[in-house]
Amino acid sequence: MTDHLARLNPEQREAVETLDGPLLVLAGAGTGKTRVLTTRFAHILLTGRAFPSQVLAVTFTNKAAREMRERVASLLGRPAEGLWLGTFHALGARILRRHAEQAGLTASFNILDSDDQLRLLKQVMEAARLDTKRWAPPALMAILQRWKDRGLTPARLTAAEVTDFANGRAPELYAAYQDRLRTLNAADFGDLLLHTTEILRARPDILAEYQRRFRFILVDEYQDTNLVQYLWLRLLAQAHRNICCVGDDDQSIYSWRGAEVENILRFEHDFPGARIVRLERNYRSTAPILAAAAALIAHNEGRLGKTLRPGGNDLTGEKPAVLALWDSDEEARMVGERIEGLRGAGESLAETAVLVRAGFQTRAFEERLITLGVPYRVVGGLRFYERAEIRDAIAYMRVLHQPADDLAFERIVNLPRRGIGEQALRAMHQIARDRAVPLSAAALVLAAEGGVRGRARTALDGLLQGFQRWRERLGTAGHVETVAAMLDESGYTAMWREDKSPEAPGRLENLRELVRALADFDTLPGFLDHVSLVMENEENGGADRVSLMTLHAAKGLEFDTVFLPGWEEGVFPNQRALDENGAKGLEEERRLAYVGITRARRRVIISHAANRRIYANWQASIPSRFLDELPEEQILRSGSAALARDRLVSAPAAFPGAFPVLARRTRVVEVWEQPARPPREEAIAVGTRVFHQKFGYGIVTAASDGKLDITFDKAGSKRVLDRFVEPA
DNA sequence: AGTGGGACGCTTTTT
DNA sequence: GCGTCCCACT
Repeated sequence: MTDHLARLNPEQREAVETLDGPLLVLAGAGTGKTRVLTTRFAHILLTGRAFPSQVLAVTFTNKAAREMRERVASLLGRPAEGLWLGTFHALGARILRRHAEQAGLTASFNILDSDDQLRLLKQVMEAARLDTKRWAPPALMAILQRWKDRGLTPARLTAAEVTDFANGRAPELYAAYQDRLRTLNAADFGDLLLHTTEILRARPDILAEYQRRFRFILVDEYQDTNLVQYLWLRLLAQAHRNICCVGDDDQSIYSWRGAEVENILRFEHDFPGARIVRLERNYRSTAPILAAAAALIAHNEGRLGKTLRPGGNDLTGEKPAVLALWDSDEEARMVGERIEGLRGAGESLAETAVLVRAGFQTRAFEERLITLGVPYRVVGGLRFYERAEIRDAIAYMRVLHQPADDLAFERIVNLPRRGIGEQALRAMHQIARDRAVPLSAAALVLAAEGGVRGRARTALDGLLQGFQRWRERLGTAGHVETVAAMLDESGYTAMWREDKSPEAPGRLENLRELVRALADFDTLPGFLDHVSLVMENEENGGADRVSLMTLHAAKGLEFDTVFLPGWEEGVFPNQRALDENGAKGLEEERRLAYVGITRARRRVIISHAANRRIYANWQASIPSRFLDELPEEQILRSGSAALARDRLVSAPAAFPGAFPVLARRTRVVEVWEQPARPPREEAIAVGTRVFHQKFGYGIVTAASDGKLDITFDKAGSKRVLDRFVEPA
């Protein structure tokens, strides 16, 4: 019965066996965090301290949830049933469904994806007669999401929260957006936690039910939790205080979407007497890799203090390589060649990854690998359910399941094209508004009262009768058959069959896959939740392929060989991160670098290029400051532009925050000295008040090379090209 | 109603 | 260099 404990080191064992009371596990990269979490879970069950249904285990990603489920099952020797194990959002949805009426919804509410959220918000803004050119819907979406991340409902907003957005109308728009969601019987991602937390706060009886149920709470990636997630956890854990949070402040890389590392400190405060266990023995990487990672992260201030030590690993290993290259093409060639070399030496491609700062960077490597015939996969590109054909099919299912889903109805009413155009749609909206009914109901009225004629009339009648028929069928024939019939009879699959574009066959295959996946679920609503919260791309996972992904997507993974290209100022650290969050932004970028290095077991190849192609034109780049923070004796520098570092150091910056002006000899200079194209007739002077389409009004604080530093009234300080602004 | 051209704006990360 | 949006044309 103690078998599962045998392979743990003393700290891990303490983290597993300390069952009573609050426990914080600070787990460095590669220190066996997942093992601790899963073993602890199994330990709770095996010692009979709780039934599976009495443990709440929360992860951040679906991948992590799946992995935990599998590993717990293997420790138990049987599949674990009835677990409350999943992502914050999935568990939030599960609880919210049971008490939906408390939030003004019904149990069958739909979960909107980000696309729907944005469309809805845009509609709300247009209804409020806001110029959506001037005030960008995505900007407002971000504001609302941050509020939701912090557990702020419209009613909880204080005066201090008012922003300049839309002249202070954001709270009003927020309330209107939430109203619209309620009318549509829909929740966005943020609502899944916001509503549940609000319910737990308002209803002590409901809270008590869950507090009784969940005897133990386990939280993974605790450093990534936002405030509302923290409040949610605290409410649920308050009674028994058996909460165990596992996290690593050095791997906190999601502050931009509301995560607050401070939750770790708050934990000690809110749960006095919490035990803290540090896991510092790394079993993943070779000593030089660990040394490089440790030296880098040591440049961050305000860490909780944790030192990664080799836990008996290979102490001799290969030193991380830092390669300087002429340009981004050469960088892509280098990575390609090395990968071929590794392959030739018998290394597994699946154990090789190229990790980049931003998604668009994968493209160059893709092209190179295609040329070389090296199989690869891009992790975390378009999600399965983000593909057009999947979203369309889902929209059909949503209308089938819930006729009041206006967003879904609008999406498919003229798809495939049935001649129901703008006119007909406008008439429907009119009726819907006048009678306060959903669009699909308005469509019935419209068809019945002859508001449309001819082709449109026939088409609309056909569609509405179709839905009626499919709904009846759903009761008798079951959801799989009904959905398949619906997609055929509506003409949707035919649309792709007739499509001659090269993607069409793939789309049809995706649709077949969707219907196949449907069979795994007993009910249609269960499936819809799965699709919006869980479903991922699973394309040939087993094949031996190189992985291309962002650093964010790589967290939690490990590979023998890791390529880290693009270590240049502006790219990594990312310029926007610096502009928007200053020193804090830089530290988060550094943590991202730390995450990248610690993904590697045996081999790290960092690279930077002196010239990078960005869109159409070439741009000179400066090596990333992170390169200077690596321990000289533990890395191997080489490459044609190795001298670039000296230049960076010797050239003074033109103004605070500006890239240093780079000059001097060699062919590098030719590119670096290329004058920026004369941007506009007369320069905009410092101190001028200007207007920018996206950021609004602001004052120019610095100007150079056609670029302006502007402090915007609401968007903060940014650097923009001067052709994007007009004197106000 | 649907299609095509042109202008424009934007390039971070995602449950 | 791309996708999106708008408008004008068929």
